[in-house]
Amino acid sequence: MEEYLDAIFCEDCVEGMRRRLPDACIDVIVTSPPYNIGVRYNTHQDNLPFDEYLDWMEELARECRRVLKEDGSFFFNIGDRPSDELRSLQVAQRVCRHFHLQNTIHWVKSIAAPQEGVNMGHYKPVNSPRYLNNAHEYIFHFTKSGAVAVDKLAIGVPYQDKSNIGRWKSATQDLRDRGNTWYIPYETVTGAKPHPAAFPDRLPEMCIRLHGLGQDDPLVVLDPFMGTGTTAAAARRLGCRYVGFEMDPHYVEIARARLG
Amino acid sequence: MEEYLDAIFCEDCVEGMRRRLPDACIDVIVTSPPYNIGVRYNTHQDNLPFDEYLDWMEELARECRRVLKEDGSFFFNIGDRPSDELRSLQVAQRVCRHFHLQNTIHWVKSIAAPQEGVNMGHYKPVNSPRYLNNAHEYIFHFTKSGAVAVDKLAIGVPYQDKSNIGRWKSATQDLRDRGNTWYIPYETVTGAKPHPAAFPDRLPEMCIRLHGLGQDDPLVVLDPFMGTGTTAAAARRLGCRYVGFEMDPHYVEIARARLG
DNA sequence: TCGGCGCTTGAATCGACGT
DNA sequence: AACGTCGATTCAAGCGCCG
Repeated sequence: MEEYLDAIFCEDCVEGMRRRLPDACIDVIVTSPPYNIGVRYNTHQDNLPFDEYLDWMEELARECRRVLKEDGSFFFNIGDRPSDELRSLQVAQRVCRHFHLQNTIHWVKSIAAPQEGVNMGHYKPVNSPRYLNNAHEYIFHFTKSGAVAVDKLAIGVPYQDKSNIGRWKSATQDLRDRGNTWYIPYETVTGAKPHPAAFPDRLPEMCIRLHGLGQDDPLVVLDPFMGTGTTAAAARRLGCRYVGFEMDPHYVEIARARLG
Repeated sequence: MEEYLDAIFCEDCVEGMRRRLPDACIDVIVTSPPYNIGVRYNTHQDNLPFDEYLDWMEELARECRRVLKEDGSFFFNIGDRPSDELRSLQVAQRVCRHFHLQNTIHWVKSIAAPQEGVNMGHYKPVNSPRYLNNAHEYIFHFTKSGAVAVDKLAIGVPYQDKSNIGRWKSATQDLRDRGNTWYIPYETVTGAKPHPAAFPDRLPEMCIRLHGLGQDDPLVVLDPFMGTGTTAAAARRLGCRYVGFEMDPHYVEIARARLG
């Protein structure tokens, strides 16, 4: 029983979830599906016709809904290419057939405010006279009811106006809501990247902490597109259990080594 | 002839544009239409059924296309309420019936990176256990062709790695592409705000400069929902001509005073 | 044949990182 | 500091297909 805990399965996630996961067993899902923009994965042909991609994402969403607990959170990371910037929103609309979009988080990789002497983050530039560099991706926070309470202060930031500390009964410490704009820089990895599309370690960590770690049993965290195991590693750092699916045996090997 | 230059008309914008503006006379449009989220304007009932609102925005877009030059830019600011975060994207999709979405700019009002000692901007917090504070709005950059060259360095920021200066023929100064995440803080207004939904002065200014000021004749800048004249004031600061429409005579009065 | 459209392929360019 | 490398890059040329 519960053989799926702390396991990574080398198989298709939708099939695997159907076969292995009972209803309502997962607290948090954090994932970044293939963006379907022609990236060459080893095992996955990443250029389906867009309609088929949408159908696939919807099937994934349906299965995620089934395995998620009633007050669970489903964090879905997706970005756009400059030439088609409404694509990720169409995906979100499609997932909304099965979930409520409770929060839209803007992952900001780079931002500058020269007047304030701020110039942070980095990105790979695009060479184009018409497109601005894209320093943004979405993290959609889907829930079943749209009304799941989250732990905003778990990822809080210090007050700017310190006089607010202690002003309300909830303001017991120097922490305020971070808002929905999250600055998370890319980790700089040069040399051969093991996976073309890994997100930073802090991203799943912040998602899990925002959902709330609870006091009782450890959370169970799922990533249907586990890649090299960033989500699972974050889950374990935070004392959670994890489940992962990944088609590519090479990535599975890396993930297992990282966790083992 | 050209009686519309440097004028603000107190009338409905779609009708006014039809009556007064010839084809292809405008270089840049910067506007923030009523969001239709129940803000109480004096003259405008801001809670149409959503379908009718979409129809209205489409009519606006059609008229904007007509008056815009072939290589003109249409900057469309819109934000979301936390409980319906795909709304602005539906509006964008609708406008896409008449325009190409060339860039999606993310207006970030507040962002924090405690590790780097950055904690900037401000917002009106929402008191909710489920919604993060919304510190984000969209600025959609629509064009007729989708291939209008823009002046990215006109709103550039300093290089982080100064060794890149002079490295390529275009890198003649310490300026690089800012990207599509723009930090623009709200101006803090204490006391009664004259307009419930004015954007910061720097917002239209950056849009106009991104489009490019050109070398020859001054640009003509249009704001169909002029409000208290923020866009017109920015246009004039930059040496451009302006045209504005605004239904509310009180706002028109303020705008004219500001420009007169 | 000519020309438009779609897919493929190679060139070019930028900013950050590493040597 | 200078330079080589690399892209969930874009862009335009080139080719085949079809009307």
